[in-house]
Amino acid sequence: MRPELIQTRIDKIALLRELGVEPYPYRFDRTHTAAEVLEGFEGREASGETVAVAGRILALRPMGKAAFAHIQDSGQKIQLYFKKDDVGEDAYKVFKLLDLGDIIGVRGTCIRTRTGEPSIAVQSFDLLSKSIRPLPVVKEKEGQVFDAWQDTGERYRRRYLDLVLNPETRRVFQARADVIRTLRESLDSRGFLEVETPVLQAIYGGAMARPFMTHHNALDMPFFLRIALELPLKKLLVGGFDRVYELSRVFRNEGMDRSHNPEFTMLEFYWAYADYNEAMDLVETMFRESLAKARGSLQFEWNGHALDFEAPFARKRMVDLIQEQTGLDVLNDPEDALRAKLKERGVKIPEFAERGHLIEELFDEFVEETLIQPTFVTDHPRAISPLAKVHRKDKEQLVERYELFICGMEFANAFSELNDPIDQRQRFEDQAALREKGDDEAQVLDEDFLQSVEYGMPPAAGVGIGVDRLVMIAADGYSLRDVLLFPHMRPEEGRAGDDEEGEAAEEGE
RNA sequence: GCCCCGUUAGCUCAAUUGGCAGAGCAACUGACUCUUAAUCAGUAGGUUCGGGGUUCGAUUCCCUGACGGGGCACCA
Repeated sequence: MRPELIQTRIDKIALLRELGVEPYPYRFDRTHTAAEVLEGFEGREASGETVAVAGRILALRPMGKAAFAHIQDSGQKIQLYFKKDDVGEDAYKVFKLLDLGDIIGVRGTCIRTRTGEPSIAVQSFDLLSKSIRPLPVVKEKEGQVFDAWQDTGERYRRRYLDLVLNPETRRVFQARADVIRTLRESLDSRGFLEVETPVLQAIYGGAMARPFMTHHNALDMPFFLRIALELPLKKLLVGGFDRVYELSRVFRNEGMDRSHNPEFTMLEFYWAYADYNEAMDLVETMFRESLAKARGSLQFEWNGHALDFEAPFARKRMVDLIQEQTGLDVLNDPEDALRAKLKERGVKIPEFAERGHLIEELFDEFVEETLIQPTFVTDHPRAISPLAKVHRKDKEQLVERYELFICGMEFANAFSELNDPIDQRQRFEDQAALREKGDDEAQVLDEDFLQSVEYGMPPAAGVGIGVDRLVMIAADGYSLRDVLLFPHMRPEEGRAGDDEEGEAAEEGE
């Protein structure tokens, strides 16, 4: 940034103060938003009433002793007409010191210009905030945008500019708020209680993932940022909150791409006396409710696919889906056959892999990407589901669990929750054994959680929904970053403290 | 972590085979009392992402680093 571009505007601040104008006043009485003025424009034009609106100047077309401007207020642009004879000579001098990007408030009457554009003929105005850093200039004519500000990285880093300059970005985050509100309403209306549980945890659990670590100074001990909401919420089931949910941020120390951000918003709810079948019905309803609200229809295109949320979501067993794609009977064929199939595809099989892991790999490799329409994949292997209850029909190998897939991406994960404390302890011990063998995502035994289950946890269904991903569908985003206000980016000016960071990263591996 | 592409004025973009780094908008000065990508005249504005190399000469070619995008791997 050349300093003179900023200095010019700072100099104008001094000039304004000399003219008795405070460039950063405390408040402004506005009577209407820009949208409201335009809404009832005919009536206001006829009545000659005075309106007061405020917004950021995005276009200036001065013509000597008169000028047109557009200001933008809450995403709505409206044209202003300034005339020296109307505002007075002194005020017009002040007007001449305004720049693109300044925020002003105006009072005036509603008029249509010669070309018919509804506008405000300004009688008086206040400068509300002087901008000293030049805004990127985006021009527009008849809906066609010129010099659009579209650099993806810049839009993420300086989202505030993206919001000023790109109206569709504003709509994305309105849709996001709509989805989140709808999810809350879905659960609130069914008697679920919203709660908050700790982000900082001495032991992390509830999912297969690597955590972020931090340090508590006073206790001089490490803490983990939670990777899931699961365990504290189940303790609340033990405590007698039969329907609870938390809608909040979790953190996973893994790669970033268009469907992964290190922190993301998760909705988890726990529903006593229900099983995973009922939870499937509810999730299906919640997806319909939130998508209908945001998209206005349940059939639409996303990610290059025509999706149908109107029809009942498919419900298919994981083992059947694998059989359809590979011909393997993964529960009964010899493990070597499963390994061979994976090797064919060049999949690296970890040392510790049991049959359950092989089934998961086969699903990831052969099935996942084929699931375009909303599909509940049910009944996962035990080895990869240490918190889910054994399947009522196949206690040995399977658990009652489902994941919801759309366009090959996971959106929800749910179980009939494991409430048998003896089995739960055994599962944790199995996980510990896997960890010994090198599975660094195996879950850690949480004695405190186990004790709570030992007091008696009601049978329950539990569900986790990836809210950001749902918002991607709702707001027609292509990347998670499109629906996060401030997605994580590397620092712009190189990396500070290279050495330290390098070591910490290696420790985490 | 790997592969591919990109980074030039405040913004959007040019620059032929390696030969003086340009335009529009924004800024500044002036004209203009219904314009709308306002118009007209003029002025100023550059570490061509950083570092190194090849060359008489590098925005351009080579090496290296940073950042961004896309893909792969990992994961939700």
